[in-house]
Amino acid sequence: MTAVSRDFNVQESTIDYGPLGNDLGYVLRRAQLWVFQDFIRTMTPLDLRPAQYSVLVIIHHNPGLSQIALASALGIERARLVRLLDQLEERKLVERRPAASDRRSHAMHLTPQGERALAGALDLVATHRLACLEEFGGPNNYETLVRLLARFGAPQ
Amino acid sequence: MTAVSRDFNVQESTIDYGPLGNDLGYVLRRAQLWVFQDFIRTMTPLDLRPAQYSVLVIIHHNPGLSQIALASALGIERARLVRLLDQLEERKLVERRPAASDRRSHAMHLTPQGERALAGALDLVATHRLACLEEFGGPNNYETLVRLLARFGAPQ
DNA sequence: TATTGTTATACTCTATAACTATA
DNA sequence: TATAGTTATAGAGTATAACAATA
Repeated sequence: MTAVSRDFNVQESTIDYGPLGNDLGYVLRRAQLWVFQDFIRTMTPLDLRPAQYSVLVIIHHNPGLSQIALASALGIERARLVRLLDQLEERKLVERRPAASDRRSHAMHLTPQGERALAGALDLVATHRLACLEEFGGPNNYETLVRLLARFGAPQ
Repeated sequence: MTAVSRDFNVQESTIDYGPLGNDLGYVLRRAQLWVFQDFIRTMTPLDLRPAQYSVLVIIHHNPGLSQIALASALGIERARLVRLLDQLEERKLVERRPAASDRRSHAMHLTPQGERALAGALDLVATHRLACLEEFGGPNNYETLVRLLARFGAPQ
């Protein structure tokens, strides 16, 4: 292993990854894909994708939030959120209520069914977390990663 | 800050992120988005996206590779790679040559123009890396992250 | 029969722009 | 005039399936 070119443990092939082995964006992307695939697999019984889960979490913890505030909190476009909420509302997991003070705005809430789905999701997330702990080399490594990445979790 | 709910430094709003603050998949995803956006911004003069850059790197370091081997090395579908290579071949950066031993297969190579583009990309990647070092809290944090994530960079 | 590359389809996600109804 | 939500479009990326040529 050199300073530029990190060796991976590849048994079947002898691919030279060059600078990619030390490229944070590259390894970050592939790690993230692994985590999301495990998340989706684990969440199959509830048919919840990561983005949908994060919407349920934020609404649960911040009931009455507007769509703009929700989109901003999650770092997604408000246009993208509309589709996400349409799907979740069709499934009766979330509810758009008219906002008291501003008739343009919606106050987002989980339905009782949405609360139950979230509770079930949290159980499965615990299972998923165990898989991640294993895959990332134990709780210490997991916590180190979360600590080093936490600043990206919320805007500003 | 509790064990469950990490506080972010949010000035303008008071969003409760609940378990997302400690969710590796969530912070991994948002960190990865930041890095890719900075990569794309930095690479604007060359109009190279992360996936395109990674294809150039692997071909440069493993000339003659088949499409199957290339897709496998990068962890993408071979069907997806076809489109990627079509675009890069249209721009005369890569070349599909007939493979000597197997007439179904292509041997991938960079053109001289592709080699020059990659050299320019490596310069810009150095700039991008400096931005990442800053954003992730210095070289120590950067190296720790790469080390903890490196196992995902290559299959198996 | 199996594999390489290709085409096609469907869905998710990102990024914009423009529209409506309210403010 | 600005903002909240919506609609529409284009492109990237993921996941499949099926096909032709070749092994």
